[in-house]
Amino acid sequence: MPSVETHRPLTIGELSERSGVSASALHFYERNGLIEAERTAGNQRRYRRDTLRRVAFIKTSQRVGLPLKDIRDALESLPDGRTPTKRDWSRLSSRWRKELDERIAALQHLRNDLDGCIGCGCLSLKSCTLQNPSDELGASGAGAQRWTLPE
Amino acid sequence: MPSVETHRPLTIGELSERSGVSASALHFYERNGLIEAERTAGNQRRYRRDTLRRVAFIKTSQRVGLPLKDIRDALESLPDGRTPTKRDWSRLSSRWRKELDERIAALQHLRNDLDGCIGCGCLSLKSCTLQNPSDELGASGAGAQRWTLPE
DNA sequence: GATTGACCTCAACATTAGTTGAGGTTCTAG
DNA sequence: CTAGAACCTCAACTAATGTTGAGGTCAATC
Repeated sequence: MPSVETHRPLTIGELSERSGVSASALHFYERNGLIEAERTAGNQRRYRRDTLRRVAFIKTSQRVGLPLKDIRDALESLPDGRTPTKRDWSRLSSRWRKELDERIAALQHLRNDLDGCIGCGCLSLKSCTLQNPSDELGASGAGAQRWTLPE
Repeated sequence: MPSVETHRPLTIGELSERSGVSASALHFYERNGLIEAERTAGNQRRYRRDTLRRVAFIKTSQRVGLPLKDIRDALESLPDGRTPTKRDWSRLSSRWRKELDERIAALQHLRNDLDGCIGCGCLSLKSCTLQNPSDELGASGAGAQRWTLPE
């Protein structure tokens, strides 16, 4: 049986220390709908323990380069007000895995291009995929078209 | 033999169109020491053609997630005032390759952790490398550092 | 029951990476 | 030579992601 300790909600200081995220950042996340907290009678925050997992997810996703807005959107697929189940997390995480895989692939592509392009000193934008990594082109309004170089 | 056309320096409009980087961003890069330009008698910018390559490098590096400051530092290893040789670019690019390799490794690590951690629903921060991806906490004052790459 | 560290809110500031606009100048095509 | 497109500078603004500080409250310990 888990001890009572195990279930006690976390203060913001505890969450901050354990997650490595500053209290001010946690406030910020809350203001932006990424995490939430109960309050004590005296108005202090008390976090469910699974918030730690949520914050971990936020940090992880940020490291992958995703903006908080996107992360918040993803987190909205988690249940509100109760601890998510494994199933909840798995669903979310498999979506994220796809992102990760794509980012890894893009980076590898980039590295190979560097070897072949900058590495050889050519960096001929004409043949080089560096500038147009297959994503974004139609959606963009102004800027960033045509990396073909007539050289 | 290259035609005269080939050697004509680029106006900011040309550089902008070919690089896909807005003129205002090019101004910004110049203010921040990432690129430079000659001036005409009438004070208009004229870019050496290799600036295109430089800008390509900047964009590429940014996509990898590097801040302009780091990119500028790297570019400082290129010669000032003359077109870099292949050797110049190669030196720089091999350093970047190392960075890229590290980033790829970190992302892969992250993905594996996701599979093992979030994927299984545990995401136990205690045992999980997600939160402490080998960079350290000792130096940190208060939470939430940006993930800066080792120099 | 006082002290002290942890916590609260709110507003202002910081940094990165630019964009926008006003007001004026230069370049080039006809 | 002149019209209009392209360029110039400078200052102000944007957006994301927080941090810092002032002024006040809460709660755990001596």
